[in-house]
Amino acid sequence: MGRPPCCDKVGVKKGPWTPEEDIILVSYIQEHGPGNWRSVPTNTGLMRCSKSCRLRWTNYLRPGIKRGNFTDHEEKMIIHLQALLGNRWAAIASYLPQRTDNDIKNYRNTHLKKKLRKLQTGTAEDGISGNSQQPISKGQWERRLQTDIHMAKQALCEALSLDKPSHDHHHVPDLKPSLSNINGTTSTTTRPHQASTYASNTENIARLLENWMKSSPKVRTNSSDDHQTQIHHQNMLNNGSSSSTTDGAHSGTTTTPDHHEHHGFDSLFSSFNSSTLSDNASTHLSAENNHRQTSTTTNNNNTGLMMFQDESKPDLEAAAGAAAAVDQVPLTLLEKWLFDDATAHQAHDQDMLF
DNA sequence: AAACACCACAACCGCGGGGCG
DNA sequence: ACGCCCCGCGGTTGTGGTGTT
Repeated sequence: MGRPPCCDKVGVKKGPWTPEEDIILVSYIQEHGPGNWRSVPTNTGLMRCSKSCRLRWTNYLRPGIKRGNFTDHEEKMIIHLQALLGNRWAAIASYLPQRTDNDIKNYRNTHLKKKLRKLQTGTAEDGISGNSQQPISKGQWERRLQTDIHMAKQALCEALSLDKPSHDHHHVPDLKPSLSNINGTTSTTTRPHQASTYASNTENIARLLENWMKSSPKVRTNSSDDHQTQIHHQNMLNNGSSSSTTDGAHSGTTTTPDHHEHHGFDSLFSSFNSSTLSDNASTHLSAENNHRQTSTTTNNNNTGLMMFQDESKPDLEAAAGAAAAVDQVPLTLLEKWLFDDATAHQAHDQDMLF
């Protein structure tokens, strides 16, 4: 109450982002780094509210984001972390650094919910969810909580110690056989056909920029008045983000014959790449170190990229905090507890799972 | 081939928390 | 201590794509 809606100004654009807008935003962030979102629309001329810019960046444009196919490993992590943390998607996302909270939330709300529903037809509710909406007695609630915690322990233990998944950012499926096969599905990853439809954001942006450069020899940071490029990018995005490779420029083989000429963007490309790599590397710095790693990273802003790297995992610390806040114990203790206890309860957990 | 239904995801909305003056 | 501003989070909605009849 009393809070004015942030985006109700006239002239503020809503709806899907155009490639043109993406480029403007990315260019700006590369130059200035993420943050200070308030000033982004003003400085870039984007007709978007600051919040929209931030969301676009964090959920889509930010380097290091993996899209599409959730692996078995990720799925288990999500289920059990949710059991442990509740619907704290950001906290959960911090354990899956390549995924955004929005992505995880969507995944949970669609696929997992569906799976669970199938599995539990006949039972009252989605039993995995730590926050079942229906009223339950305190005793039930405690039992459920305990169950969930056990499940989470086991999952975390598995996920953190056993799995050393080969996370290549092109969604190599987790080959490790699912220990508990929690959902009763073999779930070789969902949405097979969509795997191709979702290029990584890195690729998207790279393609975006490539084509942009091709079509506009003079690189600018703000070309919103160029209708031709705009149209071009519109097409490009349509093709690029919806899997079509009809546009020759997007078929994987046609990579940037000429982008070397555009030194202004070389760093951007390499930055994206390096950030992706580093992200992959850091993704499995193994979660047991995840939260501690936090930010040795340092805002080393020699280039925008370093900022990107740092930014790509912004939540580890926060998430650690969030996770710790669950029990008001430091996460390291929490983890220790999880590890120690998980083995002991494994058999029990298995029972609880089914 | 067309119409309809369903699904998946991107984006929006509103609230709460933290920092700062 | 208080109020304001900004940012982040979780829930929800809108829309485009895909599958089915």
